[in-house]
Parts: sequence; C-alpha cells; structure tokens
Amino acid sequence: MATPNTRDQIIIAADQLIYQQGFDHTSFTHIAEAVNISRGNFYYHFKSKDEILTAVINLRRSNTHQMLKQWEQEHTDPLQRLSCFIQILRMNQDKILRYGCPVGTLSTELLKLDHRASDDATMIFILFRTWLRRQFIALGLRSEADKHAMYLLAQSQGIATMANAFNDSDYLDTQVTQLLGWLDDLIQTTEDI
Amino acid sequence: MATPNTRDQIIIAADQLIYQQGFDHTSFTHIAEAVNISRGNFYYHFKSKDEILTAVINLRRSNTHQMLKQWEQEHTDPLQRLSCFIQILRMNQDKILRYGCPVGTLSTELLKLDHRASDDATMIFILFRTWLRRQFIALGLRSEADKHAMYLLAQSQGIATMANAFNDSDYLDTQVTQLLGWLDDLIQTTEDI
DNA sequence: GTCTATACCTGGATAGAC
DNA sequence: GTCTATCCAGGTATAGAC
Repeated sequence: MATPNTRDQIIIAADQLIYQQGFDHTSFTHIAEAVNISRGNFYYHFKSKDEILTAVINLRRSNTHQMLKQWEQEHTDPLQRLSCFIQILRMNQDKILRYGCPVGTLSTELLKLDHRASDDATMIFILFRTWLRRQFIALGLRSEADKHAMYLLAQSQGIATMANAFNDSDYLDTQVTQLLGWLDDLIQTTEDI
Repeated sequence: MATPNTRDQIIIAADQLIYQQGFDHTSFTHIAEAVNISRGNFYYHFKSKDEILTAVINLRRSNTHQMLKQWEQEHTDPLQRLSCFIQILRMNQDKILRYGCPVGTLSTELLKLDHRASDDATMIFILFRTWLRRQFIALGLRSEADKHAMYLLAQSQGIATMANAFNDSDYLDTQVTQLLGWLDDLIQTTEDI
C-alpha cells in the first residue's frame, strides 16, 4: 500500500481523533502532531476545521458503503449479511468500550453543537438503515423491514452505550449473542408460516 | 420557592448548558450570561471548571435519587414504578429529540475526554441500575433482575439515540409503548407460572 | 460577594518566505 | 507543498478594587 498523500493523512488522523476525543475537543495541534506537519500547512488542504469534518464524514460514508457492499458480495444469504452487521459490535469491542459507537457519538455531539454537518452525520445512520431494511425485505419481511432495521440500530446503540459506560466486554459479548439469537428466532417463525 | 443563591444558580445553569451543548463546549462566558454574573465571580464559588462539573454531577445524582425515591413512595406496585422509568422517555421527549439522554451523553463525552469525573457520571447509571434491579426482585424475578435492569437501560439509550439522530417523536412514542408492552408480557408470563 | 482588569494560553486562521 | 511567524478571538484563571 502506497503512502497516502498529506490530505488523506490529515483526514485519516482527524477521523481517528474525532472518534477518540470528540470533534469539538480535537484541535489542529492534535492532528498536526499525528500527521507530523505544521499547523499552518492545513490551510493549503482545507479552508477550515469544518471542511476537515466534512471530509471525515465523507470518508466514513464511503467506508460504510464499501463495507455494506462487501457484505453483500461475500454472502448471498441476507441472514448472514445481517449477522455481519450484528458482529461489528464484537469485532470493534475494544474501541467501543473506550470510545463508544463512532456513528452514534458523532451524531449526538454534532446535534448538541447545532453543527451544520449534523445531517451529514445522520446520513451514515440512514445508510445502515436502508441496507438493513433491504436485507429484511429479501427475507420476505417487507411490511416489517423498517421496524426491524430500526430495532437493530437501536439495539446496537444501546449496547454500545452501556458497554462503554460500564466498560464491560462480557456484557457486550452476551448481548451480541442474544441479538444473533433474536435473528435466528425471527427466521424460524417466518419459515414456520 | 426562594431565589437560589449564586452558587446554586451557577450549578443549575451549568447543568442545563452541559446537557445542551456538552461539557467541553460549555464555557464560563455561557454560564455567566445565563446567571447574569461576571466571569471573574466564578472563582469565589468554585476553584475550577472541573469543580463546577463535579457539582453538576452531584446535583444530578441527588435529583435522580430523589426521583427514584418519589416513584417508590407514589406506587407500591413495582410494575407501576418500572412504568414510571420507561415513561420518562416520553415525558422528556422534546429535550431528548434535541439533546439526547443527559445520562448517556455526559457519560460518553467524559469517557472520550478521559476526564477524571467520568466514574462519577457512571454512578448515575448505577443508581438507575440498582433501583431497577430492586423492582424486578420485588416482582419475584431475582435471578434475572440485573439482566432486566440492563435491558431497560440499554433500550432507553438506544431509543434516545435514534430518536435524537432522526429527530423522530413518533418513533420515540411507539418504542415507549412497546417497552410498556414488554413489561406487561413479562408479568403475564410470571403470573402464569 | 461581586466587580473590573488582566495574565496567560490555546484555539482557528492568514501572510509570506522557501 | 510545507514551513515560520503572526493575528485575533476565546478559553481558563488570578489579582485586587469595591
């Protein structure tokens, strides 16, 4: 993998720092240290801090889109795709225990700050919601697809917030297993009909 | 009700502003404007911004404790007490749509900031968790009491985060109704045994 | 107790040399 | 493209008059 150019390095570092410290608290100094450039150099690549935020959100949207696409390519069974979604909680458990869910925490912060970009941040939620809905529809649950999609999103947010607050990896693990069980039950019921 | 003294006024204003804007973003200037005092006057009452945060968290802990005590006094039936908990989502829906859950969002922010007071913030979660557990035990569900307590906390966090992100009061309302239904089912099942 | 004045620092942002 | 130097606003915190 080639070394990314400075602009991309800035975005990647900002992405991580915003996740770890929050947007408001993340300063040019922080990012500059991570990328090893001077503070003044930012303004060649971005006009303002908000522009960096926009770039970070776009990166996250692109990464999310990419991830969802990959899940669709790797699994033809919607059940397995949904299980991929549930298991990101487990896969990212270390980060979630420390910093919570990157989607939820940024969305919440930007709404509190009354920031212009808060709608863009919500778009990542919408990306997941739409994708999840599609999988439930593929399972033949069209009329309840959006309800189930919102259910999975809310569960993930709830589990991430509690695992974060209580710093409890066992809890997170148990809840993931339980969610996978819920998915299984849903299908059992469907197939019985 | 007598006018609170300056110190209490500061704490009350800081409480609201921290909820609405986040701790990091809330400055002395913001609080000073809300209370109508000068910035310099803070340091007669508090040694630092962190000391104000501690006072705010203590206020919240005290208010939470008070609220839980009141629910116990108003209702002898644990079922009704639990229903009070669920319905705070509905009662505070306007604030939740704008600023999310005050308990969860502060806890998440302080953990991201790696702030000393983050354990104190988690204490509010523990207050709820312990109280909820007691109600489930009173319902005769001792072995699953903590599981149910965590379930209700996680549901509340998930619902609050999603309602906040999507600014959707209908969603919040529906989910509250559904949680109350879950509570009802839980008891039906118990009484059947 | 509350004020004004101010110190000091860090934030975002700009100008211009290289 | 990247740097240094610098500006200005805003942050926390202090000193001292009233």
